[in-house]
Amino acid sequence: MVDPEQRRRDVVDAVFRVVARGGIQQATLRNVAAEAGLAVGSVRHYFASHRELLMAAAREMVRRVDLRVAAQRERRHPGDDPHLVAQEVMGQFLPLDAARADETAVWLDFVAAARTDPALGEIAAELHDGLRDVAGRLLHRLGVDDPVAAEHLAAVLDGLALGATLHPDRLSPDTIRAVLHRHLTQLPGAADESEHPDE
Amino acid sequence: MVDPEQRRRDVVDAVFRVVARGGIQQATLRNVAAEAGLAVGSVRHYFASHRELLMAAAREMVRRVDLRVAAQRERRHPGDDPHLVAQEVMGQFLPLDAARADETAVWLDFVAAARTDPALGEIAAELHDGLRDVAGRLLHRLGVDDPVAAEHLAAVLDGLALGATLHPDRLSPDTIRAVLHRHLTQLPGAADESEHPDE
DNA sequence: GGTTTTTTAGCACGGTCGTGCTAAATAAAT
DNA sequence: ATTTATTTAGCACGACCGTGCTAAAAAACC
Repeated sequence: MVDPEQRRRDVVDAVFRVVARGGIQQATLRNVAAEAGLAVGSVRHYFASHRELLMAAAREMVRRVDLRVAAQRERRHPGDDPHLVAQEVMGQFLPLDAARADETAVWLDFVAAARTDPALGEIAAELHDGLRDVAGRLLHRLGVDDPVAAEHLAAVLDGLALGATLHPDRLSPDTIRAVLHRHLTQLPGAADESEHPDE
Repeated sequence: MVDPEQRRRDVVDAVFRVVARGGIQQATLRNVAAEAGLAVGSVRHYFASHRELLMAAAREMVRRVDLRVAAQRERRHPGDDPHLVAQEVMGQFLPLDAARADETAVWLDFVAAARTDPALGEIAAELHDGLRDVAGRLLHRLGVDDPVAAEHLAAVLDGLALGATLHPDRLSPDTIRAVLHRHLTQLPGAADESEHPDE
C-alpha cells in the first residue's frame, strides 16, 4: 500500500525543511519525525541510523542539482547565445528564488558540516567537483579553457551563494545576476557584446 | 595574580581550537573547559552562559581580522603598486597558511551557524559589510568604483575561502593566489564604463 | 594575624539526544 | 481464515548538554 521509496523521499523532504528552518543541528530524529508526521521508530525503519538519514539527504541534494542541470541541458538549442546559456545554467546554483534559497541554505549547512564529517565530506567533494566541471564546460563553450578561470567562476558562484544565503537583505537576486553577468562579460576571449543582463 | 582579560582570551582561544578541530557543535562548555585546562565552573565564571561564550569568540574573530587589515595598512607605502597591495590585503582573508586555514574554518562554522542564530547573525553581518568595505576601498584605489565590482570581489574571496576550507587538497594556496591575481588583473582599467548596452 | 573578594571546582537537576528493543497495527500471502 | 511479513509506534537506557547552586582554595586587603 505504501511505497517505501516514496516514504523515504517524504522523510528526506522533512529533513530539508527542518534544516532550512533551523539549521542542521535541528535535524534530530525527533524533529524530522514530527515534521514528517511520523514516529521516531517509523523513521528508523527506513533509515537505520541518524547518520544514514543525513547522508541520504545529502545524496538527494546532489541528485536534485544534477537533475536541474541536466534539464537545463535538454532545454537549450544549438543557436542559443552561449552567454545566456551560461547565465541560466549558473543560475541553477544560486538562490534566485525562495525555493532555491532554501536549497542553498541546506547546502551551506551540509558542506559546513562536511568539513568535520568524513562521510559527508565525500559527498560534498562530489558536489564541488561537479560545479567546477560544469563551470569548465561552460567556459569551454565560450572559448575559455584556462583551468584557473574555472576555479574563478566556481569561486564566484560559491561566494554568491554564501553571501545571498547569509545576508539576503544585502545581496538581492538582481545584484547576484549583475555580478554573474559582470563576470561572464568580463571574460577574455569572449569578444562579443550581448544584450541586457536581465532575462 | 591572574589577569581576568587574559583568562578570557585563553578560553576564547580554546574555543577556536575546539571549533577548528571538530566544528562548532563540539564547542560545548565541557569540551572548551577541557581544552583550556579548566573546570566548567571556572569557564562559567568568566562567561555567564554558553551563548555568551560563543558570541565573545565571534567578536574576537572579527577583531583579529580587523587587526590584520589595519596592520597591513600600516605596512604599505605610497609608492607601492596598488595591485600588489590589493593582493596582499585580500590575502589576509584567505587560508594561505595553516594559521589562516584554521581561522577560516572557524569563520565558516560561525557564519553558517549565524544563519539560524540572530545574535551571531549580527556579528556575521558586520564581518560581511567589513569585507565588502575593504573590497570597495581597494577597488577605488585601482580606479574602479562600480559597486557591483565590490560585490564581485567579495564573492570571489568568500568562494575561495569556502572552497579552500572544504577541499584544501583541490584548492591549493597557489591556485588561490592565481585566481585572485586573475581577478585583479582582469579588472577594467581606470576607464569607468557605465551601462553601454549598445556599442 | 584575620577578613573579604576573587577564582576555581564540582555536584545535581531537568532536558534532549541516538538507539536497542518490544509490540501493536496493518498489509500480503497462503 | 490463518499465517507471515511489513510498517508504525513507543518505551527505556545511557550519554551528553547547559545551568543553578554550593563550597573549597587562592589572592587581596585590612
